[in-house]
Amino acid sequence: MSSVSRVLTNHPDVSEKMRTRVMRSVEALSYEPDWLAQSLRRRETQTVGFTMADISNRVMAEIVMGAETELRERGYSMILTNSEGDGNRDAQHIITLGRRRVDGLLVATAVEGNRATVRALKETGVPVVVIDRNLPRTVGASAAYFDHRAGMREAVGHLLELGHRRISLVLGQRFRPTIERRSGLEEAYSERGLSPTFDVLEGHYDEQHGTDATTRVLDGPDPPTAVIAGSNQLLTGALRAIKRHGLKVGRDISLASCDEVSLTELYEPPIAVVHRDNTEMGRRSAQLLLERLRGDPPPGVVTLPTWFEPRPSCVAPAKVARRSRK
Amino acid sequence: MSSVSRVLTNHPDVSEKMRTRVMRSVEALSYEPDWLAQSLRRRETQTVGFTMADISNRVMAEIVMGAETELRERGYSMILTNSEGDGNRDAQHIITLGRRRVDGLLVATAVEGNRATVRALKETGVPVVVIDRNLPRTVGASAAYFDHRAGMREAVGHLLELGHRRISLVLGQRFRPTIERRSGLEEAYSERGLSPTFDVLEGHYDEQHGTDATTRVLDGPDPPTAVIAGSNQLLTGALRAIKRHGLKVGRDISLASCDEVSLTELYEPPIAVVHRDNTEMGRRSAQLLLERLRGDPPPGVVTLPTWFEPRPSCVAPAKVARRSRK
DNA sequence: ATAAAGTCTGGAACCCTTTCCGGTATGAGT
DNA sequence: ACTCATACCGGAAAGGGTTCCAGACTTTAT
Repeated sequence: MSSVSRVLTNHPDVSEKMRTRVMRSVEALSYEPDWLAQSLRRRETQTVGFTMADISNRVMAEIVMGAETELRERGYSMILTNSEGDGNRDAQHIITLGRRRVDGLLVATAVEGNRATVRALKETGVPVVVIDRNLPRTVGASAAYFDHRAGMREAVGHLLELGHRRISLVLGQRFRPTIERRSGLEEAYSERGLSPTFDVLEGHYDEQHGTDATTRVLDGPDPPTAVIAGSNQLLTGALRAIKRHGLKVGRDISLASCDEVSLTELYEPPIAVVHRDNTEMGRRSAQLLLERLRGDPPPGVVTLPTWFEPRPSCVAPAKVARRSRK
Repeated sequence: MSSVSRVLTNHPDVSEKMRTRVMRSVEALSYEPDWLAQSLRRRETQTVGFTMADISNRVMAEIVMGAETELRERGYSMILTNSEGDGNRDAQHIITLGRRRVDGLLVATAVEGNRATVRALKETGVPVVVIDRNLPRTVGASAAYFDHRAGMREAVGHLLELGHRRISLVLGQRFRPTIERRSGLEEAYSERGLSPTFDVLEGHYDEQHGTDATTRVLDGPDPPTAVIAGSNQLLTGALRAIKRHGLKVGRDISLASCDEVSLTELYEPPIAVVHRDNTEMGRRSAQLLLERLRGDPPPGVVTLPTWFEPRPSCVAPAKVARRSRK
């Protein structure tokens, strides 16, 4: 048995004769070492856990795909847990994954700064890579970020150049992407020396908030001439509200969104978007983790770009001061 | 140690005194049984594998979400593998998951009827639930199906009632959903005693095929008055082709698709779709598996409905015999 | 009071590898 | 011919639980 083990793990203390003898038997019996026993003895499972807010979200699904591919190529399997947007579940899942003896953790938590989650991450004892979330430095996690700020600054810059001054940015709950996008917006105004005549509507990254927030600003005393949606769900909601107000995108109002989906491309007129490469994000996050699984370098950081693509949904604001309402 | 084990697993042979004594120590040491050791000894890992074609596909992502939720509630974790549409990888992943000692398998393979995959499933030795794929009966798998046929029959029926006779159905590679949709189309014609003046264009469930196939039929000698896309990717492609031909959906040509996405709902005009509940599919598949993990009942079968929702993208065919081309 | 039955408990085997360690065989050096 | 080093091998412990089993201690029945 010891020799079999040595042969199969390429230990140097094995004669050629023994090697062939073992291999022949292995072949004959189609023997395969038991993964559990191996993991137990070696103290590693070649498995990583991925805790996320919501896998049914396209962005997440693409990240998962990228990560899974990268991990699989290096012999790791991925256990996936879905918090369904519930911050309390994040911590629970991290603990469960720890018990399952994962070798490392990929996290894109539903909520940022949940005490239990932060504690769980600190105590987990395995390398952690956090994906597009701000976590206390003390967690000691590697991080992969999107530079949402840059893309948003470009988008807002484009609208400002077109002559817009009142812009509404509809965002979700307050976590890294939200904060960065808001900063991008502010920077676009301030770098042009313009007074901040925009509003930011934070809520949830869902359709309902998209509709509600957009309706609210359109009904307000000083409605925006351009709306930017912070996600495709928000976009859907925003479009619904805009439609209900009888406004035509790219004529009565300008519209931009984050993340390309079939809707943005094929809508009439096509909708400008801030792009990013989610699959790449998955791959890079996995790489950050793998780095720390062999060797034990200090936590790494990767930042991926986002970029704006103008489209006919963004036009110069109508000259009319006040538009018709529904 | 034995007593600790008995207490923690609720074995009946434990006195009340021992129970409290153990629990007190467990508390004090915050002891937790090692998952690997437990799995090794009990010969079960409370883990299931999910092999799928493509997690970045929205339909799959929703199924995964449903399944993960259901499994997690019963204490199971899910390992996810993604075949990236490559049939050869399916078999590989099934074998890998087997080695990982998963207790059961959820499969929505990229390819149907791959020899290696079928063999791997037969040999895996754990319960299998196949999701919306046809597998040889000999595999002994439980199955969860969508009734694509019914939804498609409704959709085509609707178009036929509107007066369409030349309908093009754009589908992907030949596997269960494809075959069922085709049957639905055929049935809609035949149950009205109409001669089958439709064409079915099989290819891949991707945008490219959507564009190519649609372009081909629109350029053909006898172009369809209605097109049905078999997925949202195909829809995107089809819309692109229709646009390029300078046709207006809901006026020059009728269009329907499968699966609701923001595009179908918000397109101008809104696009009719065949609906289905993917999350429910995930849940039910997981339930089928869980059923077989406790007890060992014979393989079960579940069929979930699909249903058609007419929308303004479907109108009576234009009276003009031949429409303008680009 | 005693046999029989029942309740608990701890020891040991087992799940399946990996790895440490002592020991044999072989070859080189003198 | 005899060390000494080297190469290789098998036994045993360890990894951390679960479960069988025999035995000790109670309790019940007679």
